[in-house]
Amino acid sequence: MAKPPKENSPITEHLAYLLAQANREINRQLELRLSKEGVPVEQWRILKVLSDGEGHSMGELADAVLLNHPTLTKMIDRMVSDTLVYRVQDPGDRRKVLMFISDRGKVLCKKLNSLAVDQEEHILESYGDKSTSELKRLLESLIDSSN
Amino acid sequence: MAKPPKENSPITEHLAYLLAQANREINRQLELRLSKEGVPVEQWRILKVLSDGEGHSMGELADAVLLNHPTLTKMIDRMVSDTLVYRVQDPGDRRKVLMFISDRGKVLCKKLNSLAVDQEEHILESYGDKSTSELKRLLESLIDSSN
DNA sequence: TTGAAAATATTGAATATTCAACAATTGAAG
DNA sequence: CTTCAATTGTTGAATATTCAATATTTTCAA
Repeated sequence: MAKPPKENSPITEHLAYLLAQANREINRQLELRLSKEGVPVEQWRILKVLSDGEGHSMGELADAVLLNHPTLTKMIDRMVSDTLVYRVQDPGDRRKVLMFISDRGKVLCKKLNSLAVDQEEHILESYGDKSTSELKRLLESLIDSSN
Repeated sequence: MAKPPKENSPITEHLAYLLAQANREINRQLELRLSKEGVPVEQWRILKVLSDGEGHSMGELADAVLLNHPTLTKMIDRMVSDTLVYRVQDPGDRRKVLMFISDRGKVLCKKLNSLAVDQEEHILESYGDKSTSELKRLLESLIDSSN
């Protein structure tokens, strides 16, 4: 029983499509929760990365939160206006800017974290503990193998 | 050995983040291949869905290719200009528009399909046959459980 | 030491996406 | 039938993202 040639396979069977679909759905759910605090997913990611208290450069941040540089710059501008984060010039390399989370940012981040945990728990419930950790494992390994 | 509380877990452990990261990477690779024909991923998806020769309404298409309605309308406008697809008013329900793929669209779609197959084969090589099909299975089931 | 190349972040213009309002058609209740 | 709500698709204004160009600082070779 030969498989049909891939060229004719429906779009829904492509890995790229399944990833896009799953990402869209999970993201939509998360967005919905975070919107309780009026914060987009990307800002939560930024706050979470910065909440280690260390200073992170823009380039580092852009990689970590999956945004390209100009988009990040403009989002950080907004977050600075909202006094959630602040910029400090890196004394060791003055090309760089180090980003820090403010106290207000920390408070917000905590609230957001618990909203996000809500979601993860909801997924665990409907999707199962085992499937979830297996899926995470496979995704990590896919990401690894792509570099 | 208790797990740490989720609130302190790094962003990289969240399912939502892993999905975003994997999606970004796979999409980037696919984009790179399709750019050989100068076509964005979404247009390939549209062509692929329409290549069954049936007419599909805008709403149906929007769902299938993961775009919201106004974005799809504008992308279809471009594709109509490029004579890859065309609009026909649905005779049975005149609110609807049925989209069809043109001959030119079919030719392009074939080329794109083989570029996409290239990518899937590349993934199979570096990531493995077994992991790939297991990942697809888990993604499908995650999507199912989210509805 | 100097000067060219690389790295880092930002800006502004061009492009794309989204939100809300709209127009057209259909469905369905009274 | 008639009217009013729901469905479908598009439009325009507001918003966001991206690309290319820029400014600044650092690195490093000559």
